[in-house]
Amino acid sequence: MVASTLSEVARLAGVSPATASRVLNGSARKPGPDIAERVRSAAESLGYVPNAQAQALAKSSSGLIGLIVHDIADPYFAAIARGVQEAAREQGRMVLLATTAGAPADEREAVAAFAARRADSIVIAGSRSARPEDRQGNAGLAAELDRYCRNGGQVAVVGHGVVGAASTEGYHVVTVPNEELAAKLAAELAASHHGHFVIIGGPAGLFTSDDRIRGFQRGLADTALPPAEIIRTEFTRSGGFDVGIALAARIKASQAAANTSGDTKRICIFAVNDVMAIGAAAALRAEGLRIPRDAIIAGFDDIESLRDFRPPLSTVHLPLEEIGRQATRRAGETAGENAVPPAITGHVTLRRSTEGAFPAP
Amino acid sequence: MVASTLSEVARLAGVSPATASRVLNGSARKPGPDIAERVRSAAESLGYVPNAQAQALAKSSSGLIGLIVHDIADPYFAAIARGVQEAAREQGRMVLLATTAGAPADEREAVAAFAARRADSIVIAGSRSARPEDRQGNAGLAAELDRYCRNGGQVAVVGHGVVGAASTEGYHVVTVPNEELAAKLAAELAASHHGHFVIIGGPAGLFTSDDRIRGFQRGLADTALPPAEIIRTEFTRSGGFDVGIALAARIKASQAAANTSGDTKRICIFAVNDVMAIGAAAALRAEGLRIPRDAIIAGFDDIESLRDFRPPLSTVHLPLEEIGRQATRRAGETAGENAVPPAITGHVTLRRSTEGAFPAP
DNA sequence: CTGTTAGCGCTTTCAG
DNA sequence: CTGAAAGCGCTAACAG
Repeated sequence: MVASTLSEVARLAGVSPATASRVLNGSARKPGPDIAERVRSAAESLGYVPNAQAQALAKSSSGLIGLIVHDIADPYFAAIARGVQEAAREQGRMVLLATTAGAPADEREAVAAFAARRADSIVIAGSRSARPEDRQGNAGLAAELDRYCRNGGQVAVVGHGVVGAASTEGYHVVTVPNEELAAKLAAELAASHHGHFVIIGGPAGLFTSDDRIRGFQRGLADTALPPAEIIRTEFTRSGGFDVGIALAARIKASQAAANTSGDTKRICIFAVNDVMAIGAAAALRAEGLRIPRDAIIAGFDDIESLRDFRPPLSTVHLPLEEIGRQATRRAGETAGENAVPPAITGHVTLRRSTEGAFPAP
Repeated sequence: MVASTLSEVARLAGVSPATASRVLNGSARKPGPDIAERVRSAAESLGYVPNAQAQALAKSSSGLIGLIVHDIADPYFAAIARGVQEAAREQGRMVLLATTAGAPADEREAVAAFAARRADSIVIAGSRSARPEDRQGNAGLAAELDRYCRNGGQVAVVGHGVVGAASTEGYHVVTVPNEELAAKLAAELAASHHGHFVIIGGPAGLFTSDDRIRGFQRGLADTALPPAEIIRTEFTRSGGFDVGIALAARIKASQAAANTSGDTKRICIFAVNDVMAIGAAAALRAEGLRIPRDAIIAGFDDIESLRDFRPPLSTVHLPLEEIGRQATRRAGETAGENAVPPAITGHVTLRRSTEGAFPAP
C-alpha cells in the first residue's frame, strides 16, 4: 500500500503541507478560496487518500471501535453487531471485528489487539462466565481491560461486567434484565400451564444462562410452584437438540403411562435462548412429537430470523440492535456525564409454541 | 488513548529504542538474552502495548482487511463474514467491517475509508448490480477500487466483478456458479413436477438474481419446458412475503376452478434466495395454504439457521463460509501466482418443500 | 492567512 | 551486537 502524500499534493499546488492539510482535512481555520481550490484539484488529480494511520498517530485518536463477539454468524450477535455498526457510523467511526467463541483468553488477545490499534472504544458482547476453568482467563482479560481503560480507552460490556474488572473510569455495563424477564415469562406460563416445568440451561457459570434460570425459578416460586428441573447443556442449537431427544423419550414414556392411568400432563420446556429452544423443538419433532400438543416450549431473545418457525416460538423479546447501539454510544461519549441512558427493557411474547393447556388425547 | 511508548521501555531497560524494538517486535536480529530479558520485563512492568498505527506507518502495512457487506445481520452475509474472519485470523490480520445496504455510493465510501486506513486488502461480498440508477455509483466505486489497486491494494469480490472495474493487478473475483446451479435445480425439479413454474426474483439488474433466474430458465428449457413466469420484488424476506400473498390468491382461485374442472396442477415456486423463499412460504401459510400440498417451493443459498423450518426447504447449498475464506485468501496472497484456488461449487439439496407430485384432493 | 518547526511512536539503515 | 539518526505522513503550535 503506497499512495500520494500530503506533501506531494502541497508541492503540486504550490503551498505548504500545513495549508494543504487545513483545506483537505477539517480544521478550524479555512484557507483562502483560491488556494483551497488549487489544493483540492491537486489532490484530485493525484488521487490523494489521506493516511488515517498517520492522522491517528498525530492526533492520537483512531476513529476505531472494537467489537468482540463469540461468533458473528450467530444471529444473536449479528443483530447486536448491526446496532454497533449503525451507532459507529453515526459517530464517524469504523468497526473492528474480533470473534472469540467466548474464550476469555482470546478475548484478552482481542482487547490487546484493539489497544494496539488504539481503538477509541471497545464493545464486548457475549455472555461472561464465572466457570472455574475460565478463572485465569477472566483475570487476564480483566487486567488487559483495566490497562486499556487506564490508558483512556472506553469499554462497554453487554450483560454482565467482566469478572474482576475494577476500572471505574471508562468502564460501562449495559445491563440486560434477564432475571426479571425470565421471571415474568415463568409467571405468564404458569398462569395457563399446570404441568411439570423443565429448564434447558447452558453450562453453570454462564451469567446469562444462570440469570435466566434463576429468574424463571423465582417466577415459578412467586406463583407458589415448585422449582423446575434443570438440565444443562451447550449454549447452542445442538445442545438444545440433544436435550430435546432425551426429553422426547421421557415424554413418550409418560404418555404411554398416561394411556393406562388417565393422567394427561404436558411438560413445559424453557430453553434459556431461542436457538436452544429451536434445537429442542426440532428434536421433539424428529421424535414424532408435536408442539404444543405433546409439550410446550419457550425460548429467550426473540431472534428475528427465527420468527417464521412453526409453531411460532414463545420467547422474551430483547431489543438486540438497540443494545448494540446503546453499548456503542455509552462507549463513545466524550467522558462527560451524558444523559442517563434509557435502561434496556424487553417483554414476554407468548406465541403458539406454548398455546393453552389442552390435554393430550 | 495514551500508553507507554517504546522509548519509555527502552529508557527503563537502559537500552536504545532500536534495541527495544528488536526484542519486543519481531526482527531478524536477536539481541543478547540478558538485554532481551531486561527489555521484556521493563515492557511488562510498564504495561507496554505497541502502537500498531505507528508500526503500520513505519512499515507501511497495516494488518487490516476491510470487509464490505450489505447487512451483517443477514445470515447470508454473516456466514461469509465468519469465513472472512477465520481466514483473517490465520493471516494475523484484523477485520474492519462496513455495511452499505448494497448502495454503490456507500461502498465507494467504504473503500475510501479502508484505503485511508491502508487496509492490506478488501473483500466485497454482496450482489453487484447493473441497474440504471446504480450507473453512476458503480462508476465511482470502480474508480475508487482502481485507485486502491493501483496503490498496491488487493481486492476480492464475491460473485461478480464490479461493473466497470478494470484493474488487472490485485483484483480478484470469487466466482459462484449461480447460473449453473440454478439450472441443475430446475432440471431436478422438472423431473418430478409437471405443473406451472413461477420464479420470485429480485430487481432486474441484480447480477446474483439475474444469473439464478437465467440458469433456472435454461434448466427448464433443457428439459423442453416453457420458461417460467417471473415476478420481481425486493431481494428480502418481505419481498418474498408480498409475492407469496399474491400467489396464494391465485392458487386458491385455481383450486376453486379445479374443483369443478377436475384439473389439479400445483405450481412450483423458485425464489432466488432462501430468505425470499421463507417469506413466500410464510405468506402461503398465512393464507391457509400448505406446502408441499398446495404448492411446492425452493430457495437458494441453504442458510444454516433456516434448516429447522418446516417443511424443510429445498434449496441449493452454497459453501458460504468457504467463499468468505477463499476471498480473503485470494486477497491476502503475496502477489505471487499461488496455487490455483479450488473453484467454488455447490449442490442441489431437495427436501420436503418440493416433495413428490401428489395432486391436491 | 500561510509557512516553519516539531514531534506522534516505531522501524531501519548505517555507523560504532 | 548495540546505538544514533533519519524518516513513515500528518497535525499543531508558533512565527511571519
